[in-house]
Amino acid sequence: MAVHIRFDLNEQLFIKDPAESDLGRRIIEHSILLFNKLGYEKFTFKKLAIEINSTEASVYRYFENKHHLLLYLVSWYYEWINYLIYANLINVTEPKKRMQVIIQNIVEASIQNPLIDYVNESLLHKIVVAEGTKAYHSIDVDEENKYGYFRSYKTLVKFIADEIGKYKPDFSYPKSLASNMIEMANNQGYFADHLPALTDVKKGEKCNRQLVKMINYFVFKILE
Amino acid sequence: MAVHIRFDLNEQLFIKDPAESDLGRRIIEHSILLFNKLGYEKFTFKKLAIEINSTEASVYRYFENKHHLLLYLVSWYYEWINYLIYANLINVTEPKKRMQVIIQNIVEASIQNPLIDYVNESLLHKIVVAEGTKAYHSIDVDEENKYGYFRSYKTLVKFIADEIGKYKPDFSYPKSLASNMIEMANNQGYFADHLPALTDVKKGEKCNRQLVKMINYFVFKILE
DNA sequence: TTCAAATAATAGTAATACTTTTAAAAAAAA
DNA sequence: TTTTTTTTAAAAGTATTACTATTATTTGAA
Repeated sequence: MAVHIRFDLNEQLFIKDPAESDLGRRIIEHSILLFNKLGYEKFTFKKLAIEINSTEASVYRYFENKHHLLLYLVSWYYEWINYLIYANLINVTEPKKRMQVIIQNIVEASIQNPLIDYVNESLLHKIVVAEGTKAYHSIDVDEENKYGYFRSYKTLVKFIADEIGKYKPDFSYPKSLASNMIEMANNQGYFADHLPALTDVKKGEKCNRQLVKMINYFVFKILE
Repeated sequence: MAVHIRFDLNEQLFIKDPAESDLGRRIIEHSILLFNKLGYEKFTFKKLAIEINSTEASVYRYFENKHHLLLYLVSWYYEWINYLIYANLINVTEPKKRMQVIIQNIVEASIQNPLIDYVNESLLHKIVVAEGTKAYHSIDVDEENKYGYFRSYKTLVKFIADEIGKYKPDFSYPKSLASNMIEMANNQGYFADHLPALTDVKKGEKCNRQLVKMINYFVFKILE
């Protein structure tokens, strides 16, 4: 059975919906590959166009610029996490267990079943870890926030904050803990890979398991 | 009495030491102003050169490119925090009180006495909060780490981790808690200003006080 | 089949991120 | 003080980036 999902991303993130055409889907697919290969700074629409045997001008018909493309990918990622968490929480009622499922999904999203053929979720996760903060660390953050460009991330934070509220109703910092859980998962994973002096998590296959364990430890200490 | 301090930054961060010439100091002073005004992406050496009545080529004699300039500024900032913490911990012996001083300094660094006339520490703090993660979120992070470009940040994390070790010797995650304290202070402050849905800290004059209180709460809950 | 939309191909512009050369000015050494 | 070296300013130049515009061709829906 194939499950068909279409995330409702903010329509101002793109000029023409990339999910709706073959070229659009190739843009998404190969931008994920190329962002991973080159990093955000060295990625250009020209190079992407060459990869997909198309032209710069055609790519520009889908996205205003590479910043918008990054915003699209990051939003897609958080929509996907929202979906995964939602799906994995069905039938889980105990608040503590629900928090554990959330942490698991934030960290290990990449090893879940891929959902959409043209999106390599594992590589997308790497992009979010390595480049994700660039989406909102921009001089135009306030204006972009007005346009709702960060809605998917905010939705996830709100959801987690509400779960924290269920677990401990009198807790004073649900939103901060929620956003810090996500940021910490991303950061500490990145540090394990690239700046090991900044983390106790060791690089390798069990990296994610350590991360899950650590974030669980932190979160339940704070909430106890 | 004037106190003269000269931070020993990694010499590979610059081509020619900006602290040692008038033009160099003007480059630092105005790059802090211009990064604040334009943000990292729109900042260029050309625009900086115009501000300081010099030329692009002259700026290039000090820094390889704007990424290195950002690395220099971020390193300078963390050297400064290291210094402030060191100075404010003299005569503080109780481990808990020492942790509190550290948290205070991470968050409120900007309101301490300015140290060097050509560095606006308050604006520099804003740059670190808004653009600091771009220093190490780069495709060249591994190579740059080998060159020791992140030494100042790592020194600070190591210092805090050691203090955590003094406070609670059997704690499993001293480095992760230390780096998360810094990242959290920066992030949550940025969110309060720009993405309030992601934090419980309210914007305004008491923002830093709330931040200090919250981070104290988190840290001592985790370490209790 | 026709008509509209999407794409490819091509070209072009302004700005960016540099490098190079030369000359003038300033600092250091003799 | 003069000479030498270093630093800076001025000017010009290049490759790449980040776009925009135009036109021809292809594709897909009515």
